[in-house]
Amino acid sequence: MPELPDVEGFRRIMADHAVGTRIADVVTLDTGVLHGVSVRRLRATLRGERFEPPRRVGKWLIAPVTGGAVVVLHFGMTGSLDWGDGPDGRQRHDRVVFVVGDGELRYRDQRKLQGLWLLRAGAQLERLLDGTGPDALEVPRSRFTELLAARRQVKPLLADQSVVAGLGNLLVDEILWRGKVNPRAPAASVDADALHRQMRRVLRSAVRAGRVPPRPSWLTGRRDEPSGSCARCGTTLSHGRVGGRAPCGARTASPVDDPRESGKPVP
DNA sequence: CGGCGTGTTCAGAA
DNA sequence: CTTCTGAACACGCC
Repeated sequence: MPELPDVEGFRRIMADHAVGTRIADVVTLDTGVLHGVSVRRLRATLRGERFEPPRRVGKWLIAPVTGGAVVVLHFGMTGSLDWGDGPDGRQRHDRVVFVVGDGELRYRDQRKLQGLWLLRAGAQLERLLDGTGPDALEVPRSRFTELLAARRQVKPLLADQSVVAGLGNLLVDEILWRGKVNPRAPAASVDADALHRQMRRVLRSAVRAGRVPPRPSWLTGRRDEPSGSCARCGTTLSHGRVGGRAPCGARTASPVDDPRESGKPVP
């Protein structure tokens, strides 16, 4: 689920509930999500400190605490951050719980593809983020245009976090479909200005909704159905995989020889 | 059992 | 050298 807008939603949850009040405890329910930190050290470092306002870069959630440490969360494909008023309501895949203020913040992740880092603010944090491109909501149009001047296929390029950070499979499909751009087209061949505009539109509406398919009208929703159809022309959508990723909702595999596959213009 | 996936990463092929 | 593909990671759901 988590792409830029989802992580932005998690950031807000944290900002609204957990900033400024003392961290009473840190409960690690599954050590499998900890990267380079022990249960003991995580707890000892955070207990008694307070979260400072969290920020986000691409799909990374960065939560500094008083005392100079930084909690970094990545949500992989199945992660989320949830607020609860007490220990009641914890779920099976809650991996780390921060007891703070009048409730608790729960880092949940079914598949544990990513996890949690505890770093020192500064060089250590920068090293982790090194190689992460500019955030998709921050990148200026001029810079975006430069990044698109590449021979690579446009879909894998946009989904590459080292190029632009925050876009995933769903968002890229939606952006390209709205822009009537073939996902396999060479990046340099597409109208960068128009694509930048589409990207911002798509991101804005998803961020406002706080989640990634904000409405069922998105391309994603239509592909769920056995014979999803194009919202523009009604043509039945076909799909193939680009850069090793199938469009979301794809149930049947059919080769893409028809230009009208997910994301391609339909006159 | 087999296939799939809104995440990243890596080896090896084109 | 660059670009792309497929597998791997871990887990639940068809």
